[in-house]
Amino acid sequence: MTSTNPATPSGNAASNSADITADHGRDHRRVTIGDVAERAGVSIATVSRAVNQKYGVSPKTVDKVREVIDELGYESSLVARSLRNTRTNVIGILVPGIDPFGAELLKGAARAMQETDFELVVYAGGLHGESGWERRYLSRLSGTLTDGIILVAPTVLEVDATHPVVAVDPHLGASTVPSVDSQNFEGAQAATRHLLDLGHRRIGFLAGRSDLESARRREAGYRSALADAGVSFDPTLIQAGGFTEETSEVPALTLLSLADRPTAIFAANDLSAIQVLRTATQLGLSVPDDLSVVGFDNIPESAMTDPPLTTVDQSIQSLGEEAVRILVDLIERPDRAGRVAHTTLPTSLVVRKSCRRLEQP
Amino acid sequence: MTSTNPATPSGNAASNSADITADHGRDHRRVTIGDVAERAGVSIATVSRAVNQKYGVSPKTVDKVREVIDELGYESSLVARSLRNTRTNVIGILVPGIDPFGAELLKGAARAMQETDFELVVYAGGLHGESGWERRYLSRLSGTLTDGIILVAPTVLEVDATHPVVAVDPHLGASTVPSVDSQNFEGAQAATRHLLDLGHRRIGFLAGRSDLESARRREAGYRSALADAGVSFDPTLIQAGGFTEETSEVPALTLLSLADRPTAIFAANDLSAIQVLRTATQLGLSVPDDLSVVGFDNIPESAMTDPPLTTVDQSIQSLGEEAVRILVDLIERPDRAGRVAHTTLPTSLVVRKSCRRLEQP
DNA sequence: GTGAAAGCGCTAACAT
DNA sequence: ATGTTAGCGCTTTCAC
Repeated sequence: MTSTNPATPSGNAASNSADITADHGRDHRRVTIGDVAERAGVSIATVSRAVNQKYGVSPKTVDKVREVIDELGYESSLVARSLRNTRTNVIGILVPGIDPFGAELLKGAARAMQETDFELVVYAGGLHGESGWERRYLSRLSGTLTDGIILVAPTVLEVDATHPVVAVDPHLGASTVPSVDSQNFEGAQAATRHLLDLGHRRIGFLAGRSDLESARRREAGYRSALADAGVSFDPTLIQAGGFTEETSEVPALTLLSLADRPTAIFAANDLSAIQVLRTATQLGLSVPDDLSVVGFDNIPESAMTDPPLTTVDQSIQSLGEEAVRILVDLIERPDRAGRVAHTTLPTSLVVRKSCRRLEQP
Repeated sequence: MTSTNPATPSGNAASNSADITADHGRDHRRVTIGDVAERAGVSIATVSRAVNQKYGVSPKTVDKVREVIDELGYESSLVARSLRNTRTNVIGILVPGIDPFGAELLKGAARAMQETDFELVVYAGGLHGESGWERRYLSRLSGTLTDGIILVAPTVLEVDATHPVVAVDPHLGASTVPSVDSQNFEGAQAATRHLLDLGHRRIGFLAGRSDLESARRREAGYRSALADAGVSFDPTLIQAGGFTEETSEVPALTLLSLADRPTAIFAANDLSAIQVLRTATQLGLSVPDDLSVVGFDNIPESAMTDPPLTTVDQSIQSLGEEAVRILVDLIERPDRAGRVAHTTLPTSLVVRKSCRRLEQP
């Protein structure tokens, strides 16, 4: 009966039917270990032991308890349990938001986690735009709920956690926190060189989040490639894009409105490159005919643009996988805790349709 | 120093440097409300009141406490707090894994959540392949940690939670649980009709997860379109694909190895369509020349295939947004709790390059 | 305005 | 083999 409902036009809100009056248990108290104990006629401790398969419980008591548990649908509270225990078998990932980068990273992390006994909890932090969220969340979660945490693109890293922490794409290059990142410098160099090879000389750069090491290294790669090609650096060709579509709108417009407009733009990530594409279209510029564009990341969305975006692949999923591996190792082998691993993953240029060779003037 | 490290070849494990011996606080006890109280020379209760901005604390005590909190870097434990309180201001999403569908849904949910005061916790459930995980997790989390939960593609729905629950793409059509889904029937009809219009008559169907209403309705749409066109239904042309690439491998091969091979295949989701593409290539079949393929979902990955996949868009992100809206409404207005909303979002055909018109025989 | 103490659901020592 | 009890970090009566 539900599926034949006419759709609400274009995903607008408003529930279009409200037919069944249901008890969805607003008042139901959750069933606790105490309820089970009482019903089974044993003590709480016995139930706990039965649940956790400890020694020293008679088989028939175990059976009785199991029976009651099934009957009542009891499941121990993760919260209460993790308040008491140190170990929870849960790995936490703190992402600054579920954007394409974060989503890809989670896919990789989840895949790596399938081979472990750990479960995955994701905490989306910067949803409401506060900064310093990672420190807050870290102390809110650490020591409880998770056995270790992966921090994604953290802005601050004065980590003082009770449990192991691994950073992906961190604020600083070297640090006391194990980290995973990509060959940002080399990737940016390759991207810029690609444009140079196509004959471009006025190449704009839409920079990333200046608080991230990755963004700084991408800019360094851009400058280095320019210098290597003997192209003098023009500061008006650099604008701060901030890694998101929204924050890239104005700087993209600025770049494309320059009197001496660049013939190509290298954006520090795909999201800002996509915004460049959009702005170009609004300005009546055709890509790649009037403007060549290169991004960085190779998020799935970069293949959906028109034209498909040439970009630098940094296999985001591998970053997630690798972070999980390091973290699991840290959790299972506390003796190795003193060693701080920094892993750098390769990047590679993916040529699609957003660049063209410049005719000689 | 880290970034100049050579990369480990192709994302292989192995940390390639372990240079800094760091104290990352393995032994640090977490700083608790007690530590703050002691340092500030007040009682725990006072600190709690100061933190939660309750009345009845003198301004100078508040200042003193704030000062110590900053100094010690104290942050109240979410776990301890949620054990005591009912309200946590956290919404939980239970996904069966972080696959492209789950990831898209999270993007939409996160976006909708920006406009609320809630924070987002994602729990990835079926990572280790157990079934019935949603019931387990629901009772493990509900009543604590979250104020409400969104269940994605749940297999069972005997929900007996202490807090509101919304289901996305649920097991059953109508139920006592508020739900959000897409026009699965209509979308599948449109996809099949598209193939029919192109002249195809032998159209294979790679079915989805049979425990999901959405999968059943997509099959119904396929059959209905066939019937409308007067094409007799051939049961050998239907294989169960199970919505994942792995589980689609054998059935795709079966379909494509048929003596009277179908000229087109409609797969119940993009992941299985992508597997059809792959299998076709392995068999030396060219898409769309030898075989036309249509998927369902329009995940970003569907644009990255070669050729780009024609598919049915169900705006997965909107499903997530809508689920958040319904859930927030349920949490904030408990009085409306009796009403069970079922929202259905529209689907539309996205024509790309994986289908071709069949010449008349 | 502030402190002492109970208790949220659970596990682990310590009895019996 | 089972029960009693303390306590994880926190909020909230109830006293003072």
